[in-house]
Amino acid sequence: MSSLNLIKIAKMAGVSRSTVSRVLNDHPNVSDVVRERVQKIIRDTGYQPNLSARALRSRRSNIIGLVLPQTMDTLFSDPYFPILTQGIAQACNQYKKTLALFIEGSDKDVVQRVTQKGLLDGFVIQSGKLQESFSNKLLESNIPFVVVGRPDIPGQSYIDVDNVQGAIQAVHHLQGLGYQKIAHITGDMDTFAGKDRLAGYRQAMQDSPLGLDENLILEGDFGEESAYLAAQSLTKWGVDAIFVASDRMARGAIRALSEAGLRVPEDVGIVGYDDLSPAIAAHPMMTTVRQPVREFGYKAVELLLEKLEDEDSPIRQLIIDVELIIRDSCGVRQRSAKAGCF
Amino acid sequence: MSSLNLIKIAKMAGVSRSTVSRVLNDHPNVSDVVRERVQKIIRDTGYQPNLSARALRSRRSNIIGLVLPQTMDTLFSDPYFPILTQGIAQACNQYKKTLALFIEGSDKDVVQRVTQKGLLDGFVIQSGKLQESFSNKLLESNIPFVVVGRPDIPGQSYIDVDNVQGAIQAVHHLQGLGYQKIAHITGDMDTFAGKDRLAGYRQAMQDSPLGLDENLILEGDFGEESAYLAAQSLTKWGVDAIFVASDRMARGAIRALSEAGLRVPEDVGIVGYDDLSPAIAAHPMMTTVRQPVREFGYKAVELLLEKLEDEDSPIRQLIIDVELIIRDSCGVRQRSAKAGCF
DNA sequence: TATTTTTTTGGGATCGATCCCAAAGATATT
DNA sequence: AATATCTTTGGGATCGATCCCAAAAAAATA
Repeated sequence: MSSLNLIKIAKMAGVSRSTVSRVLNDHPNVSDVVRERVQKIIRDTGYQPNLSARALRSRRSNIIGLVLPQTMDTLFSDPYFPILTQGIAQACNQYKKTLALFIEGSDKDVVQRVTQKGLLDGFVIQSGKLQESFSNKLLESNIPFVVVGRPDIPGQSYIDVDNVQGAIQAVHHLQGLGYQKIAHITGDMDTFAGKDRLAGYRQAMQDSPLGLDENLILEGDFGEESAYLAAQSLTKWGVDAIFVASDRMARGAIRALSEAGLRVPEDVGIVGYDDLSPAIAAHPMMTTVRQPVREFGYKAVELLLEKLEDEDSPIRQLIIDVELIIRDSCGVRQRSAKAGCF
Repeated sequence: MSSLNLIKIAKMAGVSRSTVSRVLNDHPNVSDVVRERVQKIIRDTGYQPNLSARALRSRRSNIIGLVLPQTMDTLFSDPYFPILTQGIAQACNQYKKTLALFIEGSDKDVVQRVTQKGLLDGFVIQSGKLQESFSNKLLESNIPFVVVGRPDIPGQSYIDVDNVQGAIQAVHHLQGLGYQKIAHITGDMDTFAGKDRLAGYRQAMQDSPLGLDENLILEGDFGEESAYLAAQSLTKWGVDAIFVASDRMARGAIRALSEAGLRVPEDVGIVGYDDLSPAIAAHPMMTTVRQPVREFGYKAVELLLEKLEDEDSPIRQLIIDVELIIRDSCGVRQRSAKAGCF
């Protein structure tokens, strides 16, 4: 079972290694006759170049990493990560890269393994909780990377949604429908996403005649249970709408409300955040701020590849627009508000 | 920025390449003095061996693949896959392997990329829909692999749960509680998991005085919506219990029932399958057949590594026990049945 | 002390590709 | 026809480690 290699293919085709290599890599300087002959032999024998050898010599492994922070304990129960992963995988397929996944290790471990020499060409990293040291070590390694979400140290290429704007849109929508007492259940306050959505809520409330009431802000952690508990205590305050920092949390909130005998959206309007299928499927259909997470992942890879092509390509910061998707979990008041009944 | 390599470390330590290599690989034949001296230099310089070079020479990339079949359209909306992935990632960390993920490509693409020479040492593949040609091509490649779930061609190492037994346990439980008209919403009938759970249901019903009524079997596809629709039509038959082939589907079924004014478990008892957190979290807490999915993933990697260690290790088939987890979505009839009220 | 055995060390060959330069061949220009 | 230019081809050197064998050093035995 002697393994097939360049030299053998070259001999079979009666050409040199170099020529076979050129055919493999689509170099233009090969005559058509020779190219065809070599390609036929490659097809017939089923030869595939050895990727380790190629990686060693060319200093390109064609493997890119996806680093998901361990500190996210909602890691895979939240549909966000699987869908992000899908987008990234899709792009990797498209661009013929292999995707390596790094999760489930201590930070130190992960840093060490991601920065191993000769393994990755670059990586995409999901910004998680705020922890500067982590990124610093990654920076030192000199491996190109792109951050999904806002990075904790400046000067990095990243891709993000405008969480502040998204939250403002959500709250404005509720305000426009005539809701009077609009609460907010926050995400994890150790993340930019959580902080920014809260900031958007604050701004939208302050700028409206309703004004901002800090008592209507309850802290969650992106987990369903945290929102369930928060919503329970909100029932006592007599709120008539809640902007919840994620769809998954919104489900928890709706559960708490319905257990308290409150209907959505008749008694309480809900707007969520994410627009990822599993969380919005159930009834009532969720009004939510759409993050195109799959596209995110895809674009993040494209950003990374751009960086790999050209070492000194400028640092890019891509902010993706969000979109409010109006469904059933709010909106019943629309007519009422217009009719001026409240 | 001349990169650090073995030779430079060797020179700094005043020894040969070989000795440094031996230190790196924990070969016993290095004197303690020299070993310490070399290790210190490695630590001080932060040197890391180049993995491509190592892989080329040693024919071990220390990368293992995880192949998830594209045909599963419920791919990442079902918590099964993320959690399986977590288990596998955990094992990879433990054993210092890099995990490469293969999803989202056409079968042909995936086969080609997984079997590239010099990339993977082996892989774990989730058995998906039944499609023989797929596996045959993988077999030809001579790369060791382990199947999660039942493989579609015999003679492979695999790890699986006993879906038939699990289904029997679930149905027996419902029978024992006194339910009279027990229906089944199946999973995807193109998968072994779906087929075997149905087989278990059939067997359990046949072996009981209740007998088997094929009209009470409705086909689903592991998607929440399919179960929602199936449950809707079951309400017409007046069933008092449903064994649903997955928790996620069970949620859909419960939704349909409650919309039809039926309470769970008071009017209809439900048993699900999987016991994965997101699906069972909501109320009522789901009675379900527990598959230790994370452990699966972990064990699959261990099985694979065993195979890599020893080329002619025997083919192993690991069947994991399932466990019925009794919660709130069934059980109310227990007293009634004993009291003979029905 | 001389000899055998064991431990430790060094360096050539190798894994399988790509890079790079020079030579050969083909084509264009004067 | 001679020269200049462009295209195509071949082969040596190289990427950075490990493998393997032989030499040197140390330890054990006679």
